[in-house]
Amino acid sequence: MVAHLSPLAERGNQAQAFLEQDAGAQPAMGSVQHFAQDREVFAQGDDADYFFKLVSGVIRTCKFLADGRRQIDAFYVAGDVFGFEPGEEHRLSAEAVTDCTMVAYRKIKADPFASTDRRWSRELLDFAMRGMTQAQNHSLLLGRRSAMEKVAGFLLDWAQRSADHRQISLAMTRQDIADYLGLTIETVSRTLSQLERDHVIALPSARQIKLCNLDQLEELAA
Amino acid sequence: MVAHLSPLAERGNQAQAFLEQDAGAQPAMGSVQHFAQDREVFAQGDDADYFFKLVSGVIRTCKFLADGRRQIDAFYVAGDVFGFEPGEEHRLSAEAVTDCTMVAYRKIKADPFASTDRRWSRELLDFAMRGMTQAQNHSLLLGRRSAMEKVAGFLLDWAQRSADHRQISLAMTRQDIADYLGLTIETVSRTLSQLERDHVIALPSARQIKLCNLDQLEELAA
DNA sequence: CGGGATTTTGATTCCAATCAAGTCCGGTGG
DNA sequence: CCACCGGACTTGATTGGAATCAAAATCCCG
Repeated sequence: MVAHLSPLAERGNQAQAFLEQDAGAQPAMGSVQHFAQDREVFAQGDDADYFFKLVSGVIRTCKFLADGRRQIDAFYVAGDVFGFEPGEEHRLSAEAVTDCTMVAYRKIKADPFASTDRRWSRELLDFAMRGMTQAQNHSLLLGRRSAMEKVAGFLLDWAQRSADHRQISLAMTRQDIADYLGLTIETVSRTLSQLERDHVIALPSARQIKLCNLDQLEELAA
Repeated sequence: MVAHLSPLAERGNQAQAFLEQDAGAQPAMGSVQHFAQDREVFAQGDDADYFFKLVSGVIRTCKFLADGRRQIDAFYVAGDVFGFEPGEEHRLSAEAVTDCTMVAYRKIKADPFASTDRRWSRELLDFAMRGMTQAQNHSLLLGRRSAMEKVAGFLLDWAQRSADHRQISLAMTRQDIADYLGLTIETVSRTLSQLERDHVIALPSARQIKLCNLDQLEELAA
């Protein structure tokens, strides 16, 4: 289910700016929504009536297996689009890793991706292409790679997304990282400790990671 | 590099039919190409000037790591589009698993995905969406799953694609399967043998797999 | 048939999972 | 301001599943 629309008075300006930027570009105008940390945006199996463009915060999309295991498919940050799917229903659930603001776009039932507007068509294509690339990179990170290669790859990936490419501040827990990399929380922790011992990274706090030796980190990511 | 265009006299009819079907739909008209088994269609790093729609055969896209490991990102069958990327160059290589026939489409340098044609725009979007979904499913198949879950998932995936959903004829080697699932060839073989002992599948020959107990196979895929 | 590639099977090793304590915060209330 | 609580994280000991190393069997194709 998609949660109720909140008025969000305290974020009015930001939301307004975002809407204006896209005004007229899409047939189904978006509405601004806010989700607190750990709240579910949609669940697997929900009707995929909406997709979302994240304004602020971090979102994770995940799949829950019958035995309770959780796999995280992707993390999304400001500017990313998620919940954008070809099918009738969401194949993954989406949860707020941190407090999040996003714009929801309604899909048209009959033909979800029909559009008369060239700019909007093009934007949809870009969303899909980015999603494809991200998912492919994730597959490559998971297949037959050691714990060290996975963790190093993860750090490099986030380094690129952050303002200072040598300093990462993680929004997610070790458990989130583990579920994204197909490892256990203990292995993620041990691997980070190993990197710290080798002076490849520094850990001023658990969620703050300084990349001290980018070259070596890239070596380790293979 | 993209190989030279071959006249392909012996397949003229098939190719002609395919082109006519799409005639006028795309701004850059496609040219038919043929690749023999194990030939490279493009390599990682090549200019992504073309993308391809497969008419017949099976293609694998893969990434080679510095130490010689190979990861297969995806297999493509007739009707699938591959080599369709946002960037300037191919991030993966593509090779013919079997003899293949395909249509190559040239991208326009300035704006690779600009299009005045609504039907063609829509088709590009569908390609990207399918690619995204396939890559996401692959990620989910790789993350923290046992060898048995991976192999069972792989079999179910191919069962869906084949005409008879209870009989698969594999175009690829065990090595290909292993590189796709992030396992070794020995583990793939052992797992298939295990499934045969348990009467979940039958292996009349190495490349022919009969699914004897679909329900149990779905159980095992978790 | 013969020969090479592909696949299967077997023995052993090793990396990451599991099981099990600790430790380190960040927040809360005394 | 500090003691304490609980969740997040780290570290240690052991186990287990898949990799590796090694060899045999099978399948194709000429």
